[in-house]
Amino acid sequence: MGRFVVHLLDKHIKSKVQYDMANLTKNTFSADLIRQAKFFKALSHPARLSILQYLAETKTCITGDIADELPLSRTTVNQHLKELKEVGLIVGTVEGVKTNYCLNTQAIKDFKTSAISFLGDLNIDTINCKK
Amino acid sequence: MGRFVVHLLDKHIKSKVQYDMANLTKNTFSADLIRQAKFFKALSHPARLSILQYLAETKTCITGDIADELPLSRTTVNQHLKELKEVGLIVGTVEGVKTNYCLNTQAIKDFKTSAISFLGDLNIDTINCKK
DNA sequence: TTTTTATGACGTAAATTTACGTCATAAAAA
DNA sequence: TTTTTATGACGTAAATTTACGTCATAAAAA
Repeated sequence: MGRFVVHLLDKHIKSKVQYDMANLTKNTFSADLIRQAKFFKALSHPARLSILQYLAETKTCITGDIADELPLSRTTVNQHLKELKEVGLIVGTVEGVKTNYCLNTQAIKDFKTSAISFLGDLNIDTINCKK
Repeated sequence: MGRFVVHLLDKHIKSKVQYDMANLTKNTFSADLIRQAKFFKALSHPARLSILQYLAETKTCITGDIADELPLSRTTVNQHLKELKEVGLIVGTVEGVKTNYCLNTQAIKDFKTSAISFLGDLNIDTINCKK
């Protein structure tokens, strides 16, 4: 199907086609898997795990002085906060000059549930690897 | 401490120093968090999730024809298999020309446990974000 | 009103990841 | 013995991530 498209186009726009092809193949993974992977990805950096832990400890919704707690510059921490926000695990509320970040407890619960489900499905005890 | 080192060195090797500094700061995250993040990272790509699911379905330990199931080239799939193997979630056993891959059920269980623990610690219901 | 202060947008270098192709190799099959 | 076949090592281009610095801006504080 992707192949068909290629035949209709000439070489000048080949790079564009290859790009589209790349997307086509990428899209072959189910939306569900991609979604699942995205959440795992959000948790794939110690800084982001650290941020989540910090937000859980300081129950009050705390501003960007989280940066002072981490061995990273403020802008870098900000970047990580943004990623967590984009995936919905935390929420940021502007309050004057400051921004209060806090955990989205529900989102975390939901992710926990789906992660458990995914990992649970893998645990089939009939697998005997080293026979 | 890192700062101290910098003062002793001259500019010529500044880039090296910055590299070391980077490592120093990186090491400030606890080994535990780094480990945790590594596992999440292993699951941060749909191809790798897909591989795990495939291995769970085809209970028998199956060879690299996993590649035929995925929208990726054999070498790319091999790369993903390698990553899963490095983090210990799967095991590869050479059998003649072929290599049998299979799930490391115990490792998956262990990861599941630690992930649940990590995510559970974040779920403190006293957090009220939007007051 | 002027000065701080906290923030995020923007740009960027370096590192890492992703996706592939090519090759050499070891072992099955012919 | 020669030919296939499956695999992983290696190299590489393109994309993405990571870490930071600089700047403009909006709102507190002085």
